[in-house]
Amino acid sequence: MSTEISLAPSAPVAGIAPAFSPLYQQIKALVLQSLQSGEWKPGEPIPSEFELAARYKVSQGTVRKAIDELAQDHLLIRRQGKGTFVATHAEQQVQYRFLKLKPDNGDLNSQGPAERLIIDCKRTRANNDVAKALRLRGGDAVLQLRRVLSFGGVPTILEDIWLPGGPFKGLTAERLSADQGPMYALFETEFGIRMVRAQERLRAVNPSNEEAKLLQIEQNLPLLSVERLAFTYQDTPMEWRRGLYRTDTHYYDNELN
Amino acid sequence: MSTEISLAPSAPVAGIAPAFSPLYQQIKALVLQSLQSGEWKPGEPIPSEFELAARYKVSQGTVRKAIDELAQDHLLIRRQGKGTFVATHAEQQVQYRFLKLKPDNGDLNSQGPAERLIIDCKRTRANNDVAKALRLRGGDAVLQLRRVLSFGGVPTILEDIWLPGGPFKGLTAERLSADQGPMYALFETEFGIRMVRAQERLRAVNPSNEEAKLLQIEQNLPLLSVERLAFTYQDTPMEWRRGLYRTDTHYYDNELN
DNA sequence: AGACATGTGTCTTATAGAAGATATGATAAC
DNA sequence: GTTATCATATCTTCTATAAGACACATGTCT
Repeated sequence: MSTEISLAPSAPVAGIAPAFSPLYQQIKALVLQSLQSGEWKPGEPIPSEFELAARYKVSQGTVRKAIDELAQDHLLIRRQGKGTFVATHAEQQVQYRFLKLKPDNGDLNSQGPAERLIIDCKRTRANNDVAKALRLRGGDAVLQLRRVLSFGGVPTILEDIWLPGGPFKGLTAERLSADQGPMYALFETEFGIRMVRAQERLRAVNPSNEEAKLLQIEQNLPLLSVERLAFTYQDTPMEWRRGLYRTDTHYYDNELN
Repeated sequence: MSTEISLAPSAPVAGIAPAFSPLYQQIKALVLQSLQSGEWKPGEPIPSEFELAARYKVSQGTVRKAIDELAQDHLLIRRQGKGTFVATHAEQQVQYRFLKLKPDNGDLNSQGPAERLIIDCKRTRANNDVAKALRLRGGDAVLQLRRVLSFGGVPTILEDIWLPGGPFKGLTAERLSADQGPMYALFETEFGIRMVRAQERLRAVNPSNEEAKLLQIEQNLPLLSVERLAFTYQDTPMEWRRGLYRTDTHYYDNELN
């Protein structure tokens, strides 16, 4: 019942870099496995550093370095004196972990929580773009969702969301609108799918007639188009969405370093 | 000639948090001082971990942890077997460290290097917005610059740049256009100013008549407005720029985690 | 060209104590 | 007796040190 680890990597193959992998990287991979297998669930604590060290037959310091990196990727959360916990979108101080839109003055939640209006929610078949993004075959079942987010009563974001039909079997508009918390939290608790990272592509666009109507704006107001591909463990895409953001009253905030 | 360090912080003051600071944080601060004082210049190596450990009278491991964090912030660059170097915008593989614009297909430099055309370069006085951003007094001397970046012959970015007059005394349009490398590299070598991090605010906007002309586009093509405030050490703002990006052929790429 | 030495950062282990959180039990106050 | 308070024990992560082996780069010597 022990997982064997060897420092010596596979024998160097001619022409290919030996790909030396430090012990702590191997530990990191093993912990990742336990995370995606669901051995430790979001919000729960993982075993202590010493327990893991015993389990993997390495020193506590090596486990520590592995956990450090996972904590930096926001997969784990360390709390001194308490333990290390699996990161979760629920029970999180920030409502929207991936949303970088900020109002020109004040806070996003200064005027109360956002209102979420689901415009449409239907089961359909993936077109080519969506299939390619989610790594499905064209025509595979997908769940399509359209909603409007309003802050302080002002419609600010129009989002179209596509989810792969398989993993999200059973998701309905009722279930979605009933939920108060973050959508990603619901994905975790109901479907065991945790979004780990995302990639966004931004463009300036003119809204269509319909889009302008839904956001209650003039059609000549340019919007920020935000295409987001969200990944779960192992870089598996699990959600594709396209948001249209009003940027006359808000801005997209980004830190570079 | 040794720098004294005490683990025990200043005696707790009534009502104020003791602000305990780990040794490695203090080392980090000391290294930072040496960086901004110019003791070690961009591109140069800093002393080895053991040398620094001796200098600060701590263990090599403690120095290591301090350097690790600085390397993560891209202030230092570690190279196994060679040493640790002060990060620099020159001699860098990527031409534009802070530019997140990518072409829809291919690479930014697939069609050769960007052409840079300086439209305007003048010494003027800071208006309120610029002064506030750069923490100057209104009316202080600033250097204003306007340029167009073209990729593959297509004008793609229009930028207005404001620099504080004091630190950049002597910067001219000739000096700028003569330089081939990144602008931030020139700032380093000529003025000893290294940009460390930046904050961007994105919006979708319609170009003015003049802006559209400079980019050779129709005025109804919405553009991505990117306001960037760049900081040198100690969070001191040293540049304010506003870019207008074409996003019909390119997109702004952003990774979230 | 190959072998070797040296200096660098990298990794792993071991040990020790500090700091934060929590439970338990003793003691004091009511 | 019950409740509140304090001290203690114990668990966790966090910090710091020291020592040795390894990987990588760059020489120098043969």
